[in-house]
Amino acid sequence: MPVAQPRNRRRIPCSACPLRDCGAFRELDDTELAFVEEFKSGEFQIEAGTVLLEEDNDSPHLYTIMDGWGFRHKALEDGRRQILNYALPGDLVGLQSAMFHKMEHSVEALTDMTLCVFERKRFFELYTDHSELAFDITWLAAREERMVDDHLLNVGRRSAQERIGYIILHLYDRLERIGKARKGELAMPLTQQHLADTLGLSLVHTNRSLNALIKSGLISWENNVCVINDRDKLVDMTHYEGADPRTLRPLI
Amino acid sequence: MPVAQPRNRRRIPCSACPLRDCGAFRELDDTELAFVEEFKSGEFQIEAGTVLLEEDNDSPHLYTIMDGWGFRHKALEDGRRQILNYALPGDLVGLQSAMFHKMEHSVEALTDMTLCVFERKRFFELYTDHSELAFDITWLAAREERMVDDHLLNVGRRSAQERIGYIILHLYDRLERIGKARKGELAMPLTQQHLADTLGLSLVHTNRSLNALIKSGLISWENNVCVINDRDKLVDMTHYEGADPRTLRPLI
DNA sequence: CGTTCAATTGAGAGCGATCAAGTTTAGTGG
DNA sequence: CCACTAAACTTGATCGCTCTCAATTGAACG
Repeated sequence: MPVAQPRNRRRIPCSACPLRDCGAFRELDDTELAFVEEFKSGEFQIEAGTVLLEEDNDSPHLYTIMDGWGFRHKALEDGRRQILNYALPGDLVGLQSAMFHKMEHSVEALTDMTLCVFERKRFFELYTDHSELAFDITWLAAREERMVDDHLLNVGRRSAQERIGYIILHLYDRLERIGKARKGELAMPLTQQHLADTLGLSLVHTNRSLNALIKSGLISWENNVCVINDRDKLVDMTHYEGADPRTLRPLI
Repeated sequence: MPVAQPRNRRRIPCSACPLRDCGAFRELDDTELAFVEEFKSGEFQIEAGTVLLEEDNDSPHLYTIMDGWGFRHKALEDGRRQILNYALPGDLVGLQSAMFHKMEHSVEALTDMTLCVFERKRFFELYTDHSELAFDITWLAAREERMVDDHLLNVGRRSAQERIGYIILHLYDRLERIGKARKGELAMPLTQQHLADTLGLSLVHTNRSLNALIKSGLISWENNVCVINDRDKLVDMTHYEGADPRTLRPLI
């Protein structure tokens, strides 16, 4: 699959962005909103499986996810792959190539995705003209790092079942915060291979551990829908510590 | 060990900072240097073992490491600990508390350290008055995330011996870049317990794997000095991919 | 010369990997 | 709507890497 090239599409004004209504994002003032609106160079839709950004490449674009799931990953030469994190609506992807002029990981669409496109060559304007937004970018970078920190603890120090429980809680909370999940139910586009590559486990062992977790009753997982049946016990079992759900985050 | 509180000490002007001469950092112009000089509220020395920043706390300070090693880590309630990354001279620590008003990990001194102290409450001035420096902060945040990405791949997908080889190459390259290591030789303040907690392994297995690696001849490790005897073979064996050694990074 | 911390070694168990079939589900084209 | 195909999921069996428990050795220090 070749790396996707953005083409312009119909365009939703940032002031009418459907994401802004879910209560998870901080309000932008008029000048900020006008800047983002003008900074945004278009929209872009890609299909599940498309490679959005590729390791070692230098992308001229940054993206904010309006809809759909992606994942960041990197691989060893012999094919062993590690998924680093998932990219969900409201997340910014491609910041690395804006900083280093080179991607150190790939980003692939897990579902069909709708993206807002920004030009890297105009990225620095944001720093000169809108210090609040510049601060927001740093905030987002720090948030991403915090999530990877948590995943590293997960992979390094939790058992297989704990890892699975943890990642389910993590994804659920992120999606619930933006109104894409509720009542403990979560549409899960992941295959078990994705899970395995996220958790540093083999496919076979992931399958067995997941089924053991299901049999224990704490969660269900059928037809790509995952249900958290007993959140308290799952939190306890996995030693999960979610982020403060009240903090507002920036959306650019 | 209580969390360290900064006290002022004798003070090296930023323009005469010994770190700036090693050729790894980008040059600041006069106004930037003047700002950093004035932003810096003091210096601070701590002993090995001191906790500099503690998980869940909100620190009023940020630090740049002038000398010594620290490490970032977080732990599960039952004591299992994961070291997330090492903090070396030139690195900024405490950005998380500046962003989130709360640390999600701890930072501990591995050796005696000398730190430059900055006040978080003045941090935003950097964004309003010096967009280049603001960009630099984001750059540093992205760099830190990239390192954690690499560590996650390491812990998730490499074998024990590969993990050890990888982390040695990683630390060596970072230190060589700032003139703190050369000729394949590296002063290593880590205990095997630190190594184990970095690599997601048990202490016993770390010991056996390290000794196997030493026996293979690729490295030596005696009296806290680690020597890379055959870099090419070690790079090959670990599938190591270092960062571009020519890129200059910011120093704030 | 105890004390303490780090490194080492042995033994046994088990978690998770690998190899190898199957089975179920989903997608495609006739 | 059914046959065909590919992808995803399961299951069994076996291997071995890594963990845990338990001692012991070595080095540093007052």
